[in-house]
Amino acid sequence: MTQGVGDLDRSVGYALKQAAMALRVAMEAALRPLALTVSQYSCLEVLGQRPGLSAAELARAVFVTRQSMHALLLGLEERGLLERAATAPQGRALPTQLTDAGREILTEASAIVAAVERRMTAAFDREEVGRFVADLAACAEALNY
Amino acid sequence: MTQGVGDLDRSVGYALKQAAMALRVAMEAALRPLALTVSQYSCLEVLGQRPGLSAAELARAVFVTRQSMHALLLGLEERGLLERAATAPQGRALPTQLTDAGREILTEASAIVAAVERRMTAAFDREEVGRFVADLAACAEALNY
DNA sequence: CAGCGTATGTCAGGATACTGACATGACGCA
DNA sequence: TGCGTCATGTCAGTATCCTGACATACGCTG
Repeated sequence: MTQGVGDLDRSVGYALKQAAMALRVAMEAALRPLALTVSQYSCLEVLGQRPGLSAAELARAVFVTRQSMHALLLGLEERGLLERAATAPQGRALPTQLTDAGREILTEASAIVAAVERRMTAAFDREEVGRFVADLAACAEALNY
Repeated sequence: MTQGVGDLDRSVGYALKQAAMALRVAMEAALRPLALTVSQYSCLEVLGQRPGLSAAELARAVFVTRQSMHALLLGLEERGLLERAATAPQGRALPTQLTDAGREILTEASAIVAAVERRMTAAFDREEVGRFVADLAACAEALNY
């Protein structure tokens, strides 16, 4: 028999949505002094770990569309935080790289975000955090067949 | 010492965002046949469990603003899924209730969403799900001081 | 070599949620 | 009674993200 969701407080989806929203709000507040949105920070973070990515690759990594990433990159480029190749070395993909200013603000932002994550998981020990992350990854995987 | 986020695959925030996004996408796809958005479903679900709530109370329960909930309710009311008192019994709050059609579609939607949640947590046993939900709630709580 | 499929960058339009603002009604307090 | 505060409903404007579309560039295949 199929049943309904039942009590919201016991719903996995509700809890997941609530936790994700709390994290997003906390990150927005923490990043506001740097004038960075969560999407902008995510873009910088991915770019810091994997320099030379194209806009489309960045979009997939950050879970937004190419179009959103395009607008996002324009803003970050105008602020001098990253630079894009003027011409495509191959195909149409334009490699993107952080500037010195970009790496600098990323260092600050990354520390801020790490602090938020530590606050979120302050009640967990190292092992519990690992299991929690694995569970989250398993959830995402199970939904993306 | 403050450190950065490190490898994204080991970041709690990244995993949480990814799982929440996968769930949202899966729910949107599952609810599309009923022509319900996730926010609309959430509204109906809360209203089914707590009839008579005002728009402002619903907004807080669903984590949207009063204004968003207002527009959302107009759409659901026009579809005949819920009805709002024409005059306020007290104060300005207008109690909202599901119609028969609303309860009917909620039953379907709730089963659909429950199926998505089961798919998401298919690899967990009952105990693991409970712990997982508790962990999520602890994360949300730790961020809302 | 021509054609097809795929990936990318970019432009335009629309949906959704938010912030700001205003009016109204209830309540507490001097 | 009158005033200040708060909660609610509602309107307007804005931001953000999405879908749709088009042109371009590469790779594969007949």
